[in-house]
Amino acid sequence: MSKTKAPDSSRRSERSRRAIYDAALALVGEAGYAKTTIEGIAARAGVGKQTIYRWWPSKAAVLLEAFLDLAERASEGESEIPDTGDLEADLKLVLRATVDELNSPAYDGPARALAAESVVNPELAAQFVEKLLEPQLQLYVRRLRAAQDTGGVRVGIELRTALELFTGPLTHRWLLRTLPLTHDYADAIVEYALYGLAPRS
Amino acid sequence: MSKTKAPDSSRRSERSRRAIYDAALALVGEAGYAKTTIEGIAARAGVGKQTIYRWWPSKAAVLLEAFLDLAERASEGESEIPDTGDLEADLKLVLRATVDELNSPAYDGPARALAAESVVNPELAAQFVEKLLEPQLQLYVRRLRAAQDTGGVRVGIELRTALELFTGPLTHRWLLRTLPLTHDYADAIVEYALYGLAPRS
Amino acid sequence: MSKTKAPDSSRRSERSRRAIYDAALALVGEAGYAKTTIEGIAARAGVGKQTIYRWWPSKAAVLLEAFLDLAERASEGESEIPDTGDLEADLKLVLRATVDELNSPAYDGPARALAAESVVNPELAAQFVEKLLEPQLQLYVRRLRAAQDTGGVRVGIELRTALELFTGPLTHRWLLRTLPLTHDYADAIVEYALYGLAPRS
Amino acid sequence: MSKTKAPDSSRRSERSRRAIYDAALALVGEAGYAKTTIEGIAARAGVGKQTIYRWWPSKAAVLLEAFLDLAERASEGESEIPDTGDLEADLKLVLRATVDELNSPAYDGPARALAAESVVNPELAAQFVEKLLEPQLQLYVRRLRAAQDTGGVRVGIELRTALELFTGPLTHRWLLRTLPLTHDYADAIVEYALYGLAPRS
DNA sequence: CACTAATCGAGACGGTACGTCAAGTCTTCCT
DNA sequence: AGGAAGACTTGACGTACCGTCTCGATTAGTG
Repeated sequence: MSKTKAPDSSRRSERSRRAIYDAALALVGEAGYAKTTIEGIAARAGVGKQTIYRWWPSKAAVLLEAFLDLAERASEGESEIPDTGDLEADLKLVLRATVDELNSPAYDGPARALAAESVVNPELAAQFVEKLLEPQLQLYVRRLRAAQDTGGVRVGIELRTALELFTGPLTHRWLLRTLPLTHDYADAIVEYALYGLAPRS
Repeated sequence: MSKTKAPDSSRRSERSRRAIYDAALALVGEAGYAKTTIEGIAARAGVGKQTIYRWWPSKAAVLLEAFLDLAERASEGESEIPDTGDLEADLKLVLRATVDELNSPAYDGPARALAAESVVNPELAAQFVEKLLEPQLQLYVRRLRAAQDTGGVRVGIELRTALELFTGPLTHRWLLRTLPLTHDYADAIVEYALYGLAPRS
Repeated sequence: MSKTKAPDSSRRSERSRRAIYDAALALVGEAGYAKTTIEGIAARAGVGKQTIYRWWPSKAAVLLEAFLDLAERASEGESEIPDTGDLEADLKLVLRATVDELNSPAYDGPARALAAESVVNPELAAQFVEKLLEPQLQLYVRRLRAAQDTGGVRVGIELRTALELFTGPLTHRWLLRTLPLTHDYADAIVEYALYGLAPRS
Repeated sequence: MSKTKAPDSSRRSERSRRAIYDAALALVGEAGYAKTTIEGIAARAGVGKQTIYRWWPSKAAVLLEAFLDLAERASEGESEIPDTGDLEADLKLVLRATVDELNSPAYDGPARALAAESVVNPELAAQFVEKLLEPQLQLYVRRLRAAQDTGGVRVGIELRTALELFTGPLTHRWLLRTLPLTHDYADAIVEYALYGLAPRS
């Protein structure tokens, strides 16, 4: 066994965990990730520092869980991408919604913090991807597969790769703020990319 | 005058600046951005702390300048994207080279550090984009415009948007390490995206 | 009732008490008073922390009881100072024994700890004096009184004061380690002091 | 070299040192040694914690120096024990003064703290004895030697031992508070002990 | 002999202080 | 005047214990 002692999770205080999630998200939103301290989270949550150190290995881990918890509660039911038969319309709908989400201050703060830390912290990134990002990307895979079955997407296309044509550009603009992230942009990306995936005449 | 004192840049020590760049890049490469300290850079550069604080406002700014300096020396001549007449081949060439660069440890360390900090620090991001990223993206704009002229890319396509179909996915995989970043991946992205930009039959 | 709850001492675990005494003395001997913690005592004794807090108000109290228990077992029969008729020889015998005891590591550790804490903690000092020190000093009073009766000590001497001529110097050397504590020293103290108490010719 | 880095004492801030001495003595006087924390001293002195850790290895060391500094300023001129020719009167005078000092709250607090820590910390004790206690005891040696020359004290008496007949009992009562420490007590000790040192008829 | 109440080992909790590290400012001495 | 050096105040780090507070699991004496 590598660790000296594993705490008994059945004894864990649910109250404290909630308070820590709330405090962490609030502080990151207010002051940014770098200025958020474990001491600050503990103080705001009305909790001893040790209670944080007992259950999480790092500030990043706290925030990831808090964000996961937030995302989980937000998306009760893990909504699939709609399938109206019109792939382009469906993708535009979803991507516009994503644009709105990324532009909303409540999400932006913690999400950026997590993304930034993930860029530089492979362990966190792995969890971030596994728990949050990849499940969302799989929604695209399923929707695109359905389209493939009905002839909207060319057979032979590697869907896990193709979906990045949609999500990659959006993420890029959001992360580095190169240019404004708008509905029009989302529409353009869908239009340009989708035609590339269409069956060749 | 708002600042207490503006240092006289004509008296600045070139030796120290170089030493600071070198030390900063070396430390970020060895230990990562978070573990790189101003004190450490000063010590490694054989320089007083004040010499750093006199000329740069933050650790991120030092690193950005050091990286800019590195990139400048690396690309003497700002190589344009080649134009052999075969857009697909030209893009694959460039994107494969980009993949190799992103996968090389020497670049990866400092670049990640800068990207991560930019995600969370809009001022730095603005400089990063203006000085480093956008000039590179404009290379794509020019190559795509040439293709538009010769009929390889549909008229009416917004090129500044379209180029992100290529760069966005690559950057995304690199930053978050979702999946391996390979030549095959670069090729697939080019193939899928380019067809979407092609003139409609 | 002022206290929240008085524990029922009839249900008290004798096993635990012994284990706590042993652990406390061992730890103080090994690491010193300051580095001995209640948590450490509990762990070493295989006992819950609460079991200590239930029965003792402080670390010092635990140690005092442990030491008292030790002293009690050591001196089954509260040996009086011998009375061979030769006061000087009797006192030298006892003081030499005291020197040996103070120099023995087993006693030294806990006794120092207790003394140090008593210096700074009047409540503990009161108990320490009442339970341990004063009873021992009364042995001197009784032996000196016997000597007074047989003319070895001047009438009018305040014995409770006089005995400190013997014990004070020894204790002083022991506590502050000013100079080595030897049999010769004990002998000298007896010789010098005793003549001062003798009847005046 | 064993230590990582030795600070440059010529650059040391005199202001900080004074403030630390004052704060340390004040806090020990007000709250006792155990409740005095390095953090508290730093805060009260308006000084960073690191400034304390840079120059002293421990709380005890700070206090010792502070106390030494206090004692030094208090006794400008290292007053010798007076020699009126009447040894008994001279000793009573000095011992009564000592009694008053030990009973004065300003001295009592810090001195107790130091004594208590010395009991349990041999390194500190060594310094305490060397710098503070032994010089004072040597005053007794000198006065007793003068008495020996004029026939007030028996030839052959080991003075360094003999003086403990006076100081030992006083210290003992003070440290453990066995009984009240009064002028009468001091007088009695002098009377009893001095006769023991007198030339034998 | 079962019941039931208190003690037990265990350890999570909100806290305080520890001793360390680095931040950014200031001062001194050198070139 | 800039630079090397490094002491200063500040504040967060992660750790160790504090004393309090639940938790089942014994473990007695009582009904």
